[in-house]
Amino acid sequence: MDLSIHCQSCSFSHLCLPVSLDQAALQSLDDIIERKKTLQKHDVLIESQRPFKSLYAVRSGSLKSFVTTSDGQEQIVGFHLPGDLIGFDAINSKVHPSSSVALETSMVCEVPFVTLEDVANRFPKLRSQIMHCMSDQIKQGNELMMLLNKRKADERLLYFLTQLSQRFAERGFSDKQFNLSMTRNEIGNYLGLTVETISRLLTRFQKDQLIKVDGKLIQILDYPTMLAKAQGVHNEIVFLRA
Amino acid sequence: MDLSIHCQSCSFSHLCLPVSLDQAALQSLDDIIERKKTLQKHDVLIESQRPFKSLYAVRSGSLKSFVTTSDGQEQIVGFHLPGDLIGFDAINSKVHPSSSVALETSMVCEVPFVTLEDVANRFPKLRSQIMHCMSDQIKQGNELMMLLNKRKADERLLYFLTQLSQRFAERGFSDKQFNLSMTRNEIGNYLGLTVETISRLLTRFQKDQLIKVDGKLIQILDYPTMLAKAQGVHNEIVFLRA
DNA sequence: CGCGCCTTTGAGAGAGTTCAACTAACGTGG
DNA sequence: CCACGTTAGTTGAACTCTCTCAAAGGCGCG
Repeated sequence: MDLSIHCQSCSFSHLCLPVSLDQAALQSLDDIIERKKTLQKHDVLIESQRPFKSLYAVRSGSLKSFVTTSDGQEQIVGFHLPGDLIGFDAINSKVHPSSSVALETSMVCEVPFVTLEDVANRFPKLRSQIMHCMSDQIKQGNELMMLLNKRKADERLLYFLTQLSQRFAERGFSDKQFNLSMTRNEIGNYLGLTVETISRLLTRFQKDQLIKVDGKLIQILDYPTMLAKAQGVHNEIVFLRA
Repeated sequence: MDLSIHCQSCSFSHLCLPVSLDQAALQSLDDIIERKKTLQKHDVLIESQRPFKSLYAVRSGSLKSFVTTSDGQEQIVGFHLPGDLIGFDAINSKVHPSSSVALETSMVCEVPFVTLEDVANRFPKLRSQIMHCMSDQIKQGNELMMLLNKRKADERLLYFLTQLSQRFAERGFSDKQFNLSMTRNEIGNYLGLTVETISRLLTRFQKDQLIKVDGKLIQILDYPTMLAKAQGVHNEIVFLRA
């Protein structure tokens, strides 16, 4: 019995490379993908400075990617959920500028890049899809830049939580209750804040009845208000009565 | 006489789509490019929310790209110099998420995207080059995220100036003396700082003999020190004598 | 069951913002 | 060509958000 899962039956194919591919293209893509063994928490998928050979697609679990600063600190540049593709930042330099590490037990598919290019040459839809994924990542990066430059700590964290909720929903998970696979330290690192600030804000959000926090478990109580505050809408201004 | 300039003779082709294309591919690319008329300062090249039709390559001058926040502020996400490509963030959504405006008199080449895809299907090298450009933009975005999250105001501005200097050098311009086409307000907006902070820092850098400032004109006096400080190297630590 | 890492909470400090006033440069129309 | 309004830049002083430092509690894993 074939235990390995194929793109054709993967429940996250709607978020991944297979989007809008026909059967033939999908089969060709599936043929070149190497299923990797499971990663345990803290296992390194990509080590920065290593030569770029493959992209990786997350099948289950979650990972973080980070660049290392000249003074040795890490800066997290992304959290990856099932269906996400990792490694686009390495295509140009042929060397990975960032590292990727599993945040929990995870599975990934390895997509050898030169082979992917061959298949992409035969199937324009696949080439197109790769570009769409990269375009989206550039767009997300721009929005993140806005967040870091213009938003206060509470707005950043609310953005993070609402975005995570949305991403879970897209993947068929609950968007109202989920586990954070990253530590508060890692959330702070990503958002340009300290652990202490993240911790204080989470307790404050709980007091304000926006969420319920139980360690890693987050329950979303008032999504609309969270979304509004995440976008910098201050309710004092919204007292425009009918 | 044909006054329009072609990719074949463009002095910035080494930074743009033509990189590593053979004659046939280059000609095909050149054929689809529409030379746009000159943009004056403040002219809008791309207005956000408009449908995505084309990428643009900067031929001369400079532009800024920015996203607009929910509360109407602008967040600058990039400054573009000759050879840069604009519009990659729109490929996925087919709508421009950001606007682009000329900072001075500038010329751009319009590259209709569907036509570009056709040509890219025939010339794998071109397809590859597009992905390389996008990959580089993702990588730059990650580095910028590190800058905004981990670096102090002076380090951010020094990074900005040294990077600008490098980009000018790549384009055959002087890397030791150049004009800023953006205002201090725009620099601050990009770096997540205020005008006042930028102004104060520039005067401080001048006092410290790192640069000479005369309005928009910047002279680099001590590039090595600037580069070191831009990367967060504090010279107090570097007193490791032989 | 003990050690390490993660998290929480408090108090004080600091980098950069905000507010305000002033100067300089620009260009537009009289 | 000058007066004027507008935008850009500089500088000072007070404030504030978040960081830093410190200490204690809790969870999980060997």
